[in-house]
Amino acid sequence: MEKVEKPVRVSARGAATRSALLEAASHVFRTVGFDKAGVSEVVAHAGASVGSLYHHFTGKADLYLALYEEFQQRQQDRTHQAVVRAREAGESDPRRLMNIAARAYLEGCIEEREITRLFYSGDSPPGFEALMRRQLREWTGRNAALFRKADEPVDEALLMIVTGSISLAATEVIDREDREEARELADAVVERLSSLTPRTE
Amino acid sequence: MEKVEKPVRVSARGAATRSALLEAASHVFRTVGFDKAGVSEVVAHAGASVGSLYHHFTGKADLYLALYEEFQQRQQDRTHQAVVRAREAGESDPRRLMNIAARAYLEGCIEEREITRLFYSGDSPPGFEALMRRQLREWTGRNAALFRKADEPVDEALLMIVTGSISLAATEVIDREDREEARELADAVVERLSSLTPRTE
DNA sequence: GTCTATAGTAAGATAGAC
DNA sequence: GTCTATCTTACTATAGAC
Repeated sequence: MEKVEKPVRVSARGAATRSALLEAASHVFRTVGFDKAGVSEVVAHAGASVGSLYHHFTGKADLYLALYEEFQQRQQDRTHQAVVRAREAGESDPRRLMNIAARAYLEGCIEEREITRLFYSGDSPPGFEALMRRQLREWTGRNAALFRKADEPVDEALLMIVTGSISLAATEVIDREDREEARELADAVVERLSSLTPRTE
Repeated sequence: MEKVEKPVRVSARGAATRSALLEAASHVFRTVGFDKAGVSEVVAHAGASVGSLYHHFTGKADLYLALYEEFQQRQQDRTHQAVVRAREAGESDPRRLMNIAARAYLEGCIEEREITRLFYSGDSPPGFEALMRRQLREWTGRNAALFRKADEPVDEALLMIVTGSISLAATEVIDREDREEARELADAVVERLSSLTPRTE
C-alpha cells in the first residue's frame, strides 16, 4: 500500500492564517483552558473568522490536537537526538540510554512548560487522554527496543516503573515556577531511577 | 468554624430515585462515555425525569463526581484496612506497608475495573483531572506519613517513583480482560517495586 | 418535598456569498 | 480562502401539578 502525500499548502495567505490560528489557540487555551475557550475568542486573537477556522481545521478539538502533534514531534526529536549523541559518545547500556531519553523528555517539558501544562492539565478534548496513553505505550515500546538492540531480556516491570515515574515527574516539574528547581527535581528522579535500574535478578 | 451536617435524606422515594440515578449514570457513562452521554439517556435508564436529576444533583458533572466519591471512599477503606491488618500482623517497615497499600489499591481497581475504567478514561467533566492529581498527592502524603511514623527520613524520589508506577499500573490492569492476568501484572509491578525499595543511600 | 413539562441559552458547527 | 449569518444541539433552569 502506498503512502498518500498530504496536500501541501501552497497559498501564502492560507498558511499565514493557519499559523495565526494555531498561535492564537495556543494562547487562548493556555489562558482560559480548552473547555472554557470559545471558538470566537480564538479567531478574534488570530484576526480571522469562524469560517476560516473551519476551513483549516475540523473544529476546536482539531486545533488542540494540531498543537499537540507539533509538541510531540519536538519532544520525539529531542529524545531521539539525545540517544543518538549518547551512542556516538560510546554509550550502549540500554538502561542508561533509557534514562538519558527520559531526562531529555523532562528537559523538553521544562523548556516548554507553558504549553506542556496545557497537555497535562486534563482539560482536553474527548479522546485526548486515550491518545496520550497510546503514545506512552509507544514510548515504552521504543525503550523495550533499546534492550533488544543490546541483546538483553526486556524487563517489563522495570519499563512500567520508569514510564510511570517519568509521567508523574512530568506533571510535577511543570508546576515548578523556577526552572532550576524543576531541573533539580528531574535530576533527582532520573538519578534515583538510574541507581535502581542496574539491578538484575 | 463548625462543620455543618449534610441534610440526611429521609424520603424513601427520594433516596430510591437518587440511587436509581446513580446506578443509571454509572451504566450510561461506562457505555457511551461521559461526554457523549446525554442527561435524558441517564434519566430514561433510571426511570426518572430531568427535573428529578436536577433536584438531587447540580447537573451531569455532579452525578459523575458523586460516583467517583463513592469509589474513592471504597478504595480508601480497602487500602486503610490492608495497612491496619498488616500492622496487626506485626509489620512496621514503611516500605512494606506502602507496597501493601499499593497492592490493595490495584486489587480494588481490578475488582471494580468497569467503573475504574471510567475514571481513568480521561472522559470526565472539566476539572476532574485536577481533582485526581490532588488525591494522588494526598496519597503520597499518607505514604510519607508512614516513613515519619517509623522515624525514618522521607525518600521523596522513591515516593514519586512508587506513586507514578502505581498510577500507570492502574491504567494497565483495568485493560486486562482476564482478572487473573491483571493480578499477575499487579503482583509483578509491586514485587519489582518492593525489591527496589529496600535500597538506602 | 418531589416530579413533569417546557422554555432559555450558549457555543460549536455549517451554508453560501464574495 | 475568507467571512457573515444562521442553525442545531444539549445542558440548564423554572413553573406548576401532585
